[in-house]
Amino acid sequence: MDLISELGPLAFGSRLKRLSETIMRGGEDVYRFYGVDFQPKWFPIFYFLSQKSEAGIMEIAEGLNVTHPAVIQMSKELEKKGLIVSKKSDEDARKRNLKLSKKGKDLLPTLQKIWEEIKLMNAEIIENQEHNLLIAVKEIEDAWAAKSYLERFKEFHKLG
Amino acid sequence: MDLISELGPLAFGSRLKRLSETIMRGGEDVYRFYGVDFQPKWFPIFYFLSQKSEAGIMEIAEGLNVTHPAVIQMSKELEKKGLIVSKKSDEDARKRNLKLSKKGKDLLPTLQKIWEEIKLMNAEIIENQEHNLLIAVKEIEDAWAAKSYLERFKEFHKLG
DNA sequence: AAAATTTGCGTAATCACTTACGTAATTGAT
DNA sequence: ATCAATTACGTAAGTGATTACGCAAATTTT
Repeated sequence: MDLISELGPLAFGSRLKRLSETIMRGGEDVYRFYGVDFQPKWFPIFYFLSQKSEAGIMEIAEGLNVTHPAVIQMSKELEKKGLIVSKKSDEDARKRNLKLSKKGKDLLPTLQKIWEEIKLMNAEIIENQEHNLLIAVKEIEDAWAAKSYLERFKEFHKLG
Repeated sequence: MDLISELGPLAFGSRLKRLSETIMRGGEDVYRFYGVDFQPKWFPIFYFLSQKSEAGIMEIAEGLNVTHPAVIQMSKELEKKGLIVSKKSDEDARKRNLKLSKKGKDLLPTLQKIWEEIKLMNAEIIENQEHNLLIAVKEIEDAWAAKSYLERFKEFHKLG
């Protein structure tokens, strides 16, 4: 039925992407179920600001390991929703600092409760796996970080 | 450093997506290394047509488990590259059938050799993992297919 | 203190998909 | 045989990220 699923090691990139989108959609349902106007994609920045209280664009981008335009785009949405506010830094005129708004801070406890439950459930799904997805992903990420695919590829075929 | 990596079960959607993009990029390098003008994103359709020989847009979309506009877009690129050709179906005037062109068929043996090597190397990476990514992904996919995230979520919290 | 480099941010274009919508052809119900 | 429903395809716009580029402010070099 689903060709990609049968290809095994080949082309699992597309497959991972699909899975991630499914996961995101699941998250949306949960927020909706709780009647909270919040989207999974906002989580990283919002969570970051809930921990750091105030931060510049680059600081957030590095913390989340995404590019700075991604942070700018997401933060625009969050600002539009009134969940965060931004203000030019006093010390450094290049910087624009973001932080949670009053509304954002008010929403935080509700979100934290939901996050905690999502986390618990995700943990359960993950722990019931014989092969742990998170560890597997981390292993592959590390393997990639250590050596590029092509390099690895060349070495592999020298041996064979 | 990388917040998302530390969140564990929370928000690993973004992380999977990033990994899949890294994997795709690795694939590009390999084709380039062999001096073949081919991109990883073309693989699913191309491979499908190498197996099925001729197929309509919807048939491919279902086979690959993507939407039909995705197939149309990808196939446009492949047609532009001269690797596939399309032709209105005789039996059903709504359908447009795709198949490999002469050029596509000629390229196939070379690609198959590359695919085989990629497959071997991927298999090695995967087998060296303590937690197998492919099996892990499959387990999660199956869990999701069996029950929606929200449903699972509700049940989970009835117990708790 | 001036010049060169680096840093922080912003915008634009792109990518590989998706959803939403429309239309023509076929199939099914009565 | 006709009308409704479904199917196959196409287009347009949106999504959440990326790369590429540019500018102004700060920092470092000399």
